[in-house]
Amino acid sequence: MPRGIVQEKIENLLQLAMRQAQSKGQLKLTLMPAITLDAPKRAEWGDLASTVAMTLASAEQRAPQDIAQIIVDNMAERDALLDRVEIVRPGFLNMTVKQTLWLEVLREIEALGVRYGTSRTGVGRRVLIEFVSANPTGPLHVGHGRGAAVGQALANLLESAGYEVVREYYINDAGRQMKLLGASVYARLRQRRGIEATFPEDGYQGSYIEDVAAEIDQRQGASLLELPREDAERRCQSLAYERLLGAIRQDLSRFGVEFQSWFSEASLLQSGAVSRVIQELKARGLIVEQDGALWFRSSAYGDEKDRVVRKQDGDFTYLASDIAYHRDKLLRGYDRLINIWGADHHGYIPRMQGVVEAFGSPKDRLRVVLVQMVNLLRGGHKVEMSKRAGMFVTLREVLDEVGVDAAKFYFLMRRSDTHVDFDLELAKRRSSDNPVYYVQYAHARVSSICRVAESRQMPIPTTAEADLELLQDPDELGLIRKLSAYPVIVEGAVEHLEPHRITFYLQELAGLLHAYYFRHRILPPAAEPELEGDLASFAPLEPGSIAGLSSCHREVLTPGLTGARLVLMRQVQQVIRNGLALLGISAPDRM
RNA sequence: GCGCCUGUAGCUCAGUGGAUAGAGCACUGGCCUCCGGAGCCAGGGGCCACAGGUUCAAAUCCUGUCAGGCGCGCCA
Repeated sequence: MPRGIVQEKIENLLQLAMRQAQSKGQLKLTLMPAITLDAPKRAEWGDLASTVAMTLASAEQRAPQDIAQIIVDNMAERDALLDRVEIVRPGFLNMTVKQTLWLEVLREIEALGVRYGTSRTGVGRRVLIEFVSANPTGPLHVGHGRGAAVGQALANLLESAGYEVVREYYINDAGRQMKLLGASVYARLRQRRGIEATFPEDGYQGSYIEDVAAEIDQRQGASLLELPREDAERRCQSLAYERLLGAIRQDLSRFGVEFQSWFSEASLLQSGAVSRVIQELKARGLIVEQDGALWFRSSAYGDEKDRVVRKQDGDFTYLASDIAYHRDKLLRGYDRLINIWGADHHGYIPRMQGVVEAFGSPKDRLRVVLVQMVNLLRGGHKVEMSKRAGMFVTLREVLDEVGVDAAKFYFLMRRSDTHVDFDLELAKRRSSDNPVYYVQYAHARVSSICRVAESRQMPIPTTAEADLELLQDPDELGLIRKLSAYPVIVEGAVEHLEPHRITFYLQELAGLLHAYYFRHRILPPAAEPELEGDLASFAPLEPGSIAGLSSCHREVLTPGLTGARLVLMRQVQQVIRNGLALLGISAPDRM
């Protein structure tokens, strides 16, 4: 099921052939190689190609061509599955799969529906995926949006592979940044009242601070100003925190990103978990005192140097919290931890993996997916951003402007560790320039065809009812081949934690669908409906004068062919829907 | 200075050892009597940064060089 039915059968065929050759003494097969099946780039190379013979060559001490020939000779069910096998130059094994086998793909998609593309590789394993985790000191900006889109898509991918997934947001609600938040709001509050106030040097400049101050002022400004400064700042901090975290939750929810767990850093400090974990590591000699500070010996785990966990002044650093946090994650019993971080934190990975190792887990139990910065453009010109100065484009503004689906697709269109240019003008364009609409339109187009079919009292047959063998055209087999690759694509995206593979696949599939639609008719022309049942009404159109189209339009469209094509369209639509669902993007029936 | 990431078409990027390196945008030229033109077809465009190596096979792996980004706090 993970590989798709055709690949599975062909793999099996090769596997059995090699075993048989081994038992006959024709191959040694000291170790069984993984069988790779690729879709060749050129049509004359068949449907599926394998390179096993070449990878075996050195171990077997034989020419790749000979090995390929041996494999072919030992294929038991060859004629049942393949139309043609060819051995080409260095040792490629090019296979043309029987049409009847390809048709199995359509039956499989119909049978599995939304489960087509899912697998069971992660069944019984629990994974915690931590993402966004932006400080609650301001609104989410575009960069967070990318992290949210990637995290959500990865969570969906892992779930589709059978993992039990928990999405978690780590709230940095302790430490200096929060104090600064309180002080910034307090200063703005006083300024509103015309009282002199010194704005903190590194304070938060954004206008949202003034909004928060205004709200607090309205509700309890007077009583607050009577408090001693420290108390008032603390009060401002907690009120601002609630307000800002609430806004973050709202934005994420609107973006379609849901978390099962919100984990507070402050709770770790309050419960004493941080000091306990530091004591424990100290007892084990993994934390040592030097120059009046405490150091985690991360260099013992491959980090460049040791890192401070408690400063001379007695305060814990963020690393101390993070150690306790990741300890907590491990204690909760997850088989895998995935963190999604901004790429500027890459230097932090070795020490965190060191932490994981220090607690007795292999370091790769923690995998960090880095997300690069988003370059925001408007009509080709860069939009400058600076968080410190409070100048940045918020995620909310982007969603207002381009919409949720377009934003997600853009964030997921590139490998996450490369910079991405996000052009607002381009993203909101509703045309072929915009790949989101291209893919969604393919889905809507099938819906539209089905609507028309229904309105003409033409029920869409099931795979069992339709005469699928009528699907002989290369364009049709091309579509089916693409559909059969979907589970393989998903599997790769899961294994490498790369959701962009899905967006590329969907664009290709949509491209094939649009081209097919343009070249072939699915429903008979609407004209002269009174000729129903008469084959003449489906007669070929006049060969058009349009170059390149005449041959396609000349095909004879029978009711049976219409039925088979409707089935094919339905399955394409299903796969587009499944893929978009993985990305968290809607699949509209109308646009 | 050290470490990590990146260098592929004019631009933005796919391509995790396989065949003649691909897509979108942009550019040029075509296609709506008909199931949705938010679409389709065709064309030009490349020293895969550079130089060595590994092997049947390298954009892909290794080494070095060059260029860009990021990181190297008792900040988060």
